[in-house]
Amino acid sequence: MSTDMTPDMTNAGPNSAKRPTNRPAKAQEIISIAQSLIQNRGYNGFSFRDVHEAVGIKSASIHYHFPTKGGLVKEIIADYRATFQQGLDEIDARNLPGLEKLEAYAGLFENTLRTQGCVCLAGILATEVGSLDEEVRVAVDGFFAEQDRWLENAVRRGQGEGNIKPDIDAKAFPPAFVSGLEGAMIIARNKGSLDYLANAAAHYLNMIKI
Amino acid sequence: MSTDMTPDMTNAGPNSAKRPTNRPAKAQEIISIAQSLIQNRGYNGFSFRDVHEAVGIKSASIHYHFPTKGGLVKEIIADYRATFQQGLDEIDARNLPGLEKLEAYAGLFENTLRTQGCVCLAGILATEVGSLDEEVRVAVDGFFAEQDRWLENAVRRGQGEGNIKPDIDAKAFPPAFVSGLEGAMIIARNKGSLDYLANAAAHYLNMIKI
DNA sequence: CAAGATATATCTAGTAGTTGATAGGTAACG
DNA sequence: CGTTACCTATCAACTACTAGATATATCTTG
Repeated sequence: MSTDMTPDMTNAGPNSAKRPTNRPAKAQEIISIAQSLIQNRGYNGFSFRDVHEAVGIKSASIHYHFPTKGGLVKEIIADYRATFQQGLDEIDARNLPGLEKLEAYAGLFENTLRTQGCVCLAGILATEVGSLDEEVRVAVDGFFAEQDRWLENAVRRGQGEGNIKPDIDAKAFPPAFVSGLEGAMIIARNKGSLDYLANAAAHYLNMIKI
Repeated sequence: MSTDMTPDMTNAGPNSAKRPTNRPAKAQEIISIAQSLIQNRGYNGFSFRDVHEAVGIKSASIHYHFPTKGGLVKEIIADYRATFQQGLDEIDARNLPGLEKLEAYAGLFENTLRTQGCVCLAGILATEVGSLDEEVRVAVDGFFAEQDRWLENAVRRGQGEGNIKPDIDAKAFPPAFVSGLEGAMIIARNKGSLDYLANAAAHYLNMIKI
């Protein structure tokens, strides 16, 4: 029953296939690598040297593309929000029933952990709020607000369709759901068990479905 | 409705009143300060210099008590587990109904965020698993196993008493509950809103109570 | 009880390595 | 010629950690 989890550092965050921004290729590569490093080791756990080793240009040249580390993180989180939003749009495009939207949403998290072996960028950055610019804190906060908004719509839709319990508070469920996925992701990676996250996600959905 | 959250760095983790170990006073002080620093800035976000500034002895002297940073963290997490267990024992001593035990449990998390303005040590360390010794990873894992065991008993008790729904899976709920509290704690601190955690906790409990 | 040995806890001073960041040079390209 | 994108070389600050001196207790023993 227990699934093995092999970290895969070759590529960055979720849905890294197409990025929403049009940046010089090298700059985009730096963003991807740095994002992956943050999601694996945290903001304070990675250095320009690590990026240099992965990207292949000298650490001084990284400063050409991104003058400061703090500035790099700002662009990474902005990118991440846009990319994640693409993921939500893709789910919307499938025009699923509300409950299945939530399942697909949880699948986004499970997929990141399975394929990249790493944790949500916003979750990681939120733990390091003390080391980061206020601007990053606000961006992370904005990410979670976006999630709540999307999830609230999905819940209401499911309630209208009759596949989600009508007494569920459509405003209160999303933060609890996201919190659970974030926490479960972090604990699952520590355990090395993908199942831990999948089970938690299934549990939340079980409690609201009719 | 929104509660203000002022971080309080003066003292360490939850229930710092009495520690389970008998260590030299200065060593205990270092542990407390370092624990607080980790919970606020992460393992990679604090240095022996930070501890020196807070404790008042030179950073070289800290190495007298704790030769390595990694060793210090091992003692901190061991301490934390013991202290947290004390918190659980105290709840048990009150001989509460199952559901109220779970409420008191969530109160442990809310209290830490309110009085210390910081996040669960195990949650933070779990996000930094890539920078830490396997020994710490195992200890963090052990912490979560302890939580699950205690919570499972509480759920079963509540089900026997008739205040928790009988169809709740007593094995599956605890990890989902802890994940939710951990994630909500991290997001709540980032938002600066104690309510965010309190609402998430209330939501989980609402879904299982009769 | 006094003298000396030992242990404890701190200090100053310094190690080598890492960190983010800068200055200035250079090759390629339009 | 100017821009782009890299390089080498370097910086000061910071990192965990060590060596060795020192003061002050606490034990041991003549």
